[in-house]
Amino acid sequence: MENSYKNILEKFKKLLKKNELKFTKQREEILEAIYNSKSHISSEELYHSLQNPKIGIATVYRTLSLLESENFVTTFINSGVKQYELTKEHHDHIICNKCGKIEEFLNPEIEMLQEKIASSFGFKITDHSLQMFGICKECQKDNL
Amino acid sequence: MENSYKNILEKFKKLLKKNELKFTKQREEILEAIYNSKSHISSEELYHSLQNPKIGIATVYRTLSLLESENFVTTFINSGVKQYELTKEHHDHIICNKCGKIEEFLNPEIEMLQEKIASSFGFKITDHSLQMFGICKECQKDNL
DNA sequence: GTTCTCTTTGAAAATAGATGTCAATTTAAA
DNA sequence: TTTAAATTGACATCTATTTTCAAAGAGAAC
Repeated sequence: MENSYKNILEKFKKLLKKNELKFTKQREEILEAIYNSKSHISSEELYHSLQNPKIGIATVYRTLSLLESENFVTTFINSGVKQYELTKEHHDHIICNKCGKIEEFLNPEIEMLQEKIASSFGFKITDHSLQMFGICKECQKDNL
Repeated sequence: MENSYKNILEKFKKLLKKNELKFTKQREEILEAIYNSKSHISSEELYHSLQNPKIGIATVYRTLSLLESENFVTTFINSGVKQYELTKEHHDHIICNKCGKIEEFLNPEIEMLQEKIASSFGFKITDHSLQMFGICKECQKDNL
């Protein structure tokens, strides 16, 4: 199943049906905005990116909460700001402190080590969040 | 240099002098509260743990910001609540979603892998944050 | 110790992000 | 269509944090 907007939208409609919720233009437009952001977007950015200026901020938060609780979007915090992205394969983030660029990565060895550490503490892991902060290649050049 | 309160206090006084700031009983009491929390504490918990009830919440936030910007304390977010702890050797956290218990760990292999990943992206890493969430041994038993 | 200047503080107001309330509107099943 | 229940926008409220400002305090110079 590819990640075309059409497929995302279908999944979204199924999610609504499953929860006996209604499909509205507001909800669709919010979904579209997340999709169009391509990677990640904050609630505030999302709110301002909407075509229909009548959509209220409360509806944005309501829809984001719904999507998050249904694991349709995944969140992480950057500089104290919550970022939303469509849930896809698990991955972690590497963030440039200067230009704000965010790269995604997945390292199976780290994933495995985490499991090992968790079980050494007797924990059953449900989730984790790993972020690295630094200066990206381009911003290192700018410093010369 | 051991981490006795006396040593922490001396470091704190040096930090103030370096920044041409004054040593006040409020600042000392806030430092003491962080020290006494042993591990981590939120701004709200800290505020309520103060002996002197006249110390205002603004002073707490002002002092915490100062300590954080000087890297005297380190922070992480748990369930949306910012937690402060005295900066010591770097470590990561494993958090129980049920009882809230937080364990600390340090895994050199993960640290190394992170460096490797960062450099493969051309990043120069300044910092990172890794948190694992799950259910601890005790809470797993409670579920039976 | 006293003076004096500059910093710090507490209280209250202000701000930002997020959530709750409710009447009016909209959805979608019948 | 009709209709009942869900959703929405506007606005109030809440919580965490920051700003403002007059009064109090710190500490360097005397």
